[in-house]
Amino acid sequence: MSDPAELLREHNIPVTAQRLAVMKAVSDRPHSTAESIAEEVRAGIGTISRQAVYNVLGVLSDNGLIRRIQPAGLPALYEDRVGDNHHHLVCRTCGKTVDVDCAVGETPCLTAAGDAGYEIDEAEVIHWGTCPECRKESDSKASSS
Amino acid sequence: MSDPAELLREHNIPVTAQRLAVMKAVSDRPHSTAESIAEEVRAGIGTISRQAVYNVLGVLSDNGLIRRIQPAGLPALYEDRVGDNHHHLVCRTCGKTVDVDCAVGETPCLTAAGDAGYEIDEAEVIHWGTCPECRKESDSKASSS
DNA sequence: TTTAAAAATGGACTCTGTCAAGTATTTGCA
DNA sequence: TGCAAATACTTGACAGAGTCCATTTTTAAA
Ligand SMILES: [Mn+2]
Ligand SMILES: [Mn+2]
Ligand SMILES: [Zn+2]
Ligand SMILES: [Zn+2]
Repeated sequence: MSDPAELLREHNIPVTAQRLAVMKAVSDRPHSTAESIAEEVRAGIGTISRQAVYNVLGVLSDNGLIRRIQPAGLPALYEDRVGDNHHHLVCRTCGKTVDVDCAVGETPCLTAAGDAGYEIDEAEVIHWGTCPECRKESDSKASSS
Repeated sequence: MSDPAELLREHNIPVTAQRLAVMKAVSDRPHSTAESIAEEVRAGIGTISRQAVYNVLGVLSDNGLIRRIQPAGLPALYEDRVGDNHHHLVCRTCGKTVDVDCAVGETPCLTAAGDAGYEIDEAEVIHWGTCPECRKESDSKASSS
């Protein structure tokens, strides 16, 4: 019912080997970059052009089948966990990104106080910090100085 | 008391013509890019290198004198409205960015539900939408088709 | 099977931003 | 005020991420 090819057809997106492979790669490794997706796809179907990866990721994003996250200073990340408006926690040191639910509730910050006439369609929340590994790392450096 | 040069001295940052000019540019046009700041500075003091602009913006950001906003897919924006944790509303079509207060209150979404061991130091909130001008634009296109 | 539309490829190119070496300014101090 | 050391600025090369575009290949409808 919701195998990848079927999903594409439901959205009137022609099924191609590249699209299926990219979908699998995104699903296998959430929060991965276009580059690492390309690598994984190559391991699977042998070859794919960089442009095709970007095109496919763009089409899938536009159709809501995947979600694009763009933390400042890092390349865009992709995941197939969509429709639940979860947020992300990004390590400033190594970039490792994990899912996080918002403490505020179902529609966190979805309403801005005064929309300035804009039609708002998304509230993006990124938490910045230091991951456990990088905290250990910096602690040990601090104590050895 | 809080003229730019004095501000720099208070933070032990050497005062230079470039720094003063960049501060003025950021103050004059909130939410502007490094490039447009460079242009404005050139109109004022004649010349500045791209690198100097980035260096100055970096130093000022590190010292909390200005704030850097990096909306996905757009170059970084700078403003001197700091210390009040306001958010931003960015137009997907033209990139125009405006200030917005968070409806949740003083510390909007600052606490993630479960920090995954990360030490969180900042919550960044960006609202995405379509600005009034771009809405008119797309409306008129839709009705003429 | 044919064919028109759509997608993928390959390669050049753009846009932000950074690095590194050399030159010029700033500032603390004599 | 003048000097020296520390700090900034300039210039030009470089890098990462993503886009553009002309050509070839694939898809899917007839
Ligand atoms: Mn996620
Ligand atoms: Mn602002
Ligand atoms: Zn980390
Ligand atoms: Zn707009």
